[in-house]
Amino acid sequence: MLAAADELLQREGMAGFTMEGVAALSGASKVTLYKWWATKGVLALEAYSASVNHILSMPDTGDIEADVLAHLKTFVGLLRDTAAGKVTAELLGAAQTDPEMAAAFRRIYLEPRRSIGIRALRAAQERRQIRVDIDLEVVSDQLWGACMYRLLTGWQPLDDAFAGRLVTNVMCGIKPGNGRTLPPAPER
Amino acid sequence: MLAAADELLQREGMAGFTMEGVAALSGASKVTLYKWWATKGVLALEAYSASVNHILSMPDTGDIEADVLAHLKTFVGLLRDTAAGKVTAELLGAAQTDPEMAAAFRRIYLEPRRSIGIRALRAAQERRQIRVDIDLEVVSDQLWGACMYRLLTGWQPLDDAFAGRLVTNVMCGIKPGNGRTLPPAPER
Amino acid sequence: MLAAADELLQREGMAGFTMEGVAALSGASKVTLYKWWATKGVLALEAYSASVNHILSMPDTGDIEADVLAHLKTFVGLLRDTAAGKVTAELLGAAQTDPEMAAAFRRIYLEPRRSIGIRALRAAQERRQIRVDIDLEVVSDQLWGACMYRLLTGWQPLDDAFAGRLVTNVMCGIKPGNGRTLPPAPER
Amino acid sequence: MLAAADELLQREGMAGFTMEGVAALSGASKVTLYKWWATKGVLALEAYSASVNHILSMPDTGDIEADVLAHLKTFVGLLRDTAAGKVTAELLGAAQTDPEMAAAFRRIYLEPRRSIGIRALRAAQERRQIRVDIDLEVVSDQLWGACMYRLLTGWQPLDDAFAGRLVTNVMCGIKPGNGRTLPPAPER
DNA sequence: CTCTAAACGAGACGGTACGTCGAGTCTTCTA
DNA sequence: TAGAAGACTCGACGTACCGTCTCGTTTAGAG
Repeated sequence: MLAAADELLQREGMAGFTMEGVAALSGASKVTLYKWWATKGVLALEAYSASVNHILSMPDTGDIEADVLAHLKTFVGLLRDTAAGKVTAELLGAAQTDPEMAAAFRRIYLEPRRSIGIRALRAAQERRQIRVDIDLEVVSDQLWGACMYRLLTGWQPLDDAFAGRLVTNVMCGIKPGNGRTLPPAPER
Repeated sequence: MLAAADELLQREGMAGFTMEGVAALSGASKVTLYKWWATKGVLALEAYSASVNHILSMPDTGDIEADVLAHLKTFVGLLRDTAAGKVTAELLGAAQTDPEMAAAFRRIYLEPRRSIGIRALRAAQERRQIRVDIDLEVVSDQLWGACMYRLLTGWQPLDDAFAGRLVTNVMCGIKPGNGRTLPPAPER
Repeated sequence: MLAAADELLQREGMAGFTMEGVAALSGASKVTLYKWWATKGVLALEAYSASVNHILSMPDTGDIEADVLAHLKTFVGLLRDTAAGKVTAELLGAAQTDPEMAAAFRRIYLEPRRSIGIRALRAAQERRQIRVDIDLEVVSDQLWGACMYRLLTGWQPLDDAFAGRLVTNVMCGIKPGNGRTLPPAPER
Repeated sequence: MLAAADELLQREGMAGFTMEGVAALSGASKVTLYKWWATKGVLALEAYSASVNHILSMPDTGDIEADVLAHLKTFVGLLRDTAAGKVTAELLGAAQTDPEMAAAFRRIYLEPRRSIGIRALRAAQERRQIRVDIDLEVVSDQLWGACMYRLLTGWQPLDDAFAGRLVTNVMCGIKPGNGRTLPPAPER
């Protein structure tokens, strides 16, 4: 059923993604779908994340700036060049009016991906490549979050140059020796 | 009609925002609504932006960091504490499956607000408070875009501390004397 | 729409008579059907009675016994040999669990048909072929009602001989000179 | 299981009488129900007739007219004042679209009750209180059948006066000395 | 006193139809 | 003559029962 749902989602987008469509395509009955997924949003989300269980891993060369840059370039490439971008945007869009889906989106999509970045940043912080007073969650939003924002607004270019500038801007500010001293980042 | 549409939007959110509802509330007929707005998304958008024609202005003290920080704090307060946050998120969400609405969102909502920030940043750049090789669009996304991202994911806190860290992280990286020299930002 | 409904009713019977079927066959939408007919029973009934607006007329030779017998023979023939019998039985059957339909059945089907018989009997009563103390409604039920009963139970033969015996049994009892004197029939 | 089915039937009527309901109420599984009863109609019928295994007996005073009248008055009282009337009507109604149920209805409900009346009439015929050429099945339909018809049409009053007039009308016509001579009734 | 075979409960499932909602189109009638 | 009123088709919604189909799990009768 998830396979059929994913196929429909890829083919039609969220606009044409209906419970009836999934039922017809999968051979399942609507009742069965509703038994397992409360809303079509949750179904779409699960179907999609089941099909792309692949989460971009972060290289680890010991140079956090290079690692993050490499990851971001792959990330923006994925969003720009494959169906993943459109689907992700539509899922996050649909979640805005479906709290249950929003929760599922956080749990299934955002959390695992965000933790990849946070983990790498934390390791760098422990290696003193990033100041200890820096809130890594904020850094994450200024890197990956900014990409997602461009994806959703569909307006400014989402390319390697953008990725490069994101990293440069933020990395210079969070490296030891630069910037003001802040109170230490809150514990997460 | 826009007033009625806005009232419905504020009261019900995008989920309960229907052409029929607007027609009933406004006394207009559906045909008339369709004559002027191609989709309900565009109508919602126009209704909302007509009601909040107020765009946050940017203070100008000559200190770009202080100005941006002040603006961001007001911005996150607005998104967090008023209905504006939810409505904006839902509008941008709905735009993901409605290209016409997406274009309108850019034109009506994003463009004017973004240009406020860009203009202030450009002035600072001309005052040499920001390096000339910095792409201000990118900076904008790392400040306001990151806020929008937190709004849409509804997960991490959207508060003054966040605003402060956004500014600190990025400003340190883009000030003269910090960071590598990059090729000059592309012309916009 | 009534034509399509009638066609479906004749073809499938009440068991296969569905709102969706009528919608598909007529080209109307279900909403429209529901707007005009509260339940499928009422729709079936109206469709049927529109198609058989022909009500068996009663001959008038002046001889009530001959007239009634002729009418009854035609009536049982209709019920036995045409689709009318099955449809009528199913409609009356369905009305047992649908009060609105039951009311409509009385109004649309029973009333006009019953009044044909009552009118003939009353004329005969005025001609003194039937005693004035006889309740003609009761007589009607012992003639046409008994036929309907056989139709619904589908068991005993529904033929001319039956019609003949119905008439004979009851006519002998209600003619002047026969039977006890009763209090006059209640006014209707 | 029959007890639960009967309870559901009495409480909800045929409209709300479902296999799932009976299963839930009885603790039996649907499969078990289907193993024993082909359709819900047959189940309802059997459940009902098991609960009202009491069949109205016919008094025998030697005066057929008095006996029949007494029986009819009790019968109409039962149909009018107890749940039996509604349930019986709904069962016969449902049988119109369920041949198997119709057959069961004849066997379980109609046959035993009809034979009570026929037996009494036959005894009277043998006592020469009823002419030998009278078809007693027809008489039965003009008495009990007419009552059932009024029950199903739910329109004309179903009371003692009606019962009285039914008997009077028909008895006068079938007594020796009244009426024409007919060919003898067919053997049953 | 076991062991096995039938019967049974539980309930998931595909399917049909239900009755409702809103989208978007199309008259028709009024101001 | 523009626009309100509202009927209409269409597609999807979420639900109810249907009748079928596994699954364990009793529960007896046979060994």
